[in-house]
Amino acid sequence: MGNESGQSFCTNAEWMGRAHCDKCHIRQLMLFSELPDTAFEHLLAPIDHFLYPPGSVLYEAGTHKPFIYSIRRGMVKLVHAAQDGSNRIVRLLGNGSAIGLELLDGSKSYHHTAIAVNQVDLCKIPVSTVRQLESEHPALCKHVGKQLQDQLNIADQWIVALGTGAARQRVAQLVLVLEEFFSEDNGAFILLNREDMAAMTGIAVETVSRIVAEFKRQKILYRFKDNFYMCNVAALQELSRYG
Amino acid sequence: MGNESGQSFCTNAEWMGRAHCDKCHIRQLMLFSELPDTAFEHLLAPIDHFLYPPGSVLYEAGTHKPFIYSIRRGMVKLVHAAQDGSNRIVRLLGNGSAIGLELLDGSKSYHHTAIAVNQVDLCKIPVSTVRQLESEHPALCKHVGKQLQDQLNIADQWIVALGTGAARQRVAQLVLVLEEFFSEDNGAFILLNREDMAAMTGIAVETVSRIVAEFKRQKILYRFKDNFYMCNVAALQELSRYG
DNA sequence: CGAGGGGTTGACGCCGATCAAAGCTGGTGG
DNA sequence: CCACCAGCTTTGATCGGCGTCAACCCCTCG
Repeated sequence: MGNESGQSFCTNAEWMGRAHCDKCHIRQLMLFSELPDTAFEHLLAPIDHFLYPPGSVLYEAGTHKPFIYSIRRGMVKLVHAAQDGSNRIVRLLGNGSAIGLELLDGSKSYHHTAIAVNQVDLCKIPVSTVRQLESEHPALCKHVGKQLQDQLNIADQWIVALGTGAARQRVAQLVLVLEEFFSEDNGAFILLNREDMAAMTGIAVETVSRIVAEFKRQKILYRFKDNFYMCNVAALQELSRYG
Repeated sequence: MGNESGQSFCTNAEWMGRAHCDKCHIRQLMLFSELPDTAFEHLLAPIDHFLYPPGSVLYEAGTHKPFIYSIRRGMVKLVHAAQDGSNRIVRLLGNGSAIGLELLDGSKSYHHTAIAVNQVDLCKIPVSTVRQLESEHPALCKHVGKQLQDQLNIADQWIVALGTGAARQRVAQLVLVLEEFFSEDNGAFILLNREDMAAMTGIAVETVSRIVAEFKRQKILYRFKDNFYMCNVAALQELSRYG
């Protein structure tokens, strides 16, 4: 079952301690950007900071723990499990994204299962804390809205790019997404395993493998180091359009 | 080009006059639910009320008029036009939904083209008015967030239900969506034309037609009156799962 | 060294895209 | 009132892409 095999790790998640939002060096990227430092002085419930290994299940669809999560670093996949046992990856989120926001809208449970794709560094924020901060600082509401709008844009792109066209076009689009949103400073990105790529595009694993292997042979996609890859963006854009 | 042929109507849109939000009988369904009546006394820019015939283009992707829209009654499709000329319908929205919200998040232009599917009754709200109301009534921010969360849920459902599985499963899911979200009091719903159904599911028009015709022969789907249809929900749910 | 998990490749058959043509239906004009 | 037309729907025939089953390779780990 792919990365889910790491599920046993989730109890081993390394607790990094209480978060110090007022001293957070990446706060401008996060949900609490623009809140004043003083906003965090009298929180009723603590914000904790965790490091999860790849494959960890952050939460499961249908369950209800009163936390949302803000991703500091790493990739998280939101998975929908169909009744026939197959999985579909609905969204892939990275640095600065917040997940579990459906709880703020009154949903009693998470809508998806959230799984760490690589090592994930995140803050776990009690819903009650968000509500407290929202009431004291209405600006936070807008940032939640911005998160939702961003995710809506991603979902729309998913429908258009990964849900349409021939298999080769979809895989090309997927690689472009990885390159654009998940590459490191050097432009290299982690190539997901074939099962995850299949679950994102709605294509059979073998077909994905064939196409990826073809891209590698054509040098459109090539290993940079370890599991990091680089790609020929122009060639992939051409493929994603015409095939 | 299907309903887009009605594009010429858009200049004929019937202006129904200034909206009277304080007297609106369906405000509890709309964006401005829970705002006090007094909120609308000193608006800088007016809210107008329109009636659009089927096929009207409400706005086009990439353009930027400073308005969002709140749908009082009717169905609107959000369309993404691919560079190869094909269209993909990204979302179908109905009574109580707001569209064009991306403008509130700072987007310079609409992300999709919005087209009336049937007769659409809506309010056209200047962005400046929303901002004014938001600053005076922070609660409005939450309602915008709720709209976004709703649309995100719809987009996720779209990915899972209409972007996955065999053609027959997708068409079954689509009919169920129409039945669930767009049926009248009597349980009958408008069956979209085949081209729109194809653009929603990513299937060829002929294949959709074959499957719909098959459903009709099996009496799983039958005409109620005019273009209104009814369906056997249980049978379609079975089909949507196993095929 | 063997076991196991992922990735790659081959063979085959079916689903669905495509091209083509024939019903249907509602609207228009004689 | 009927003939005609245009657009949509339905159906047929054909073919290629991709899902499926299966084997094999490669790498890691015990």
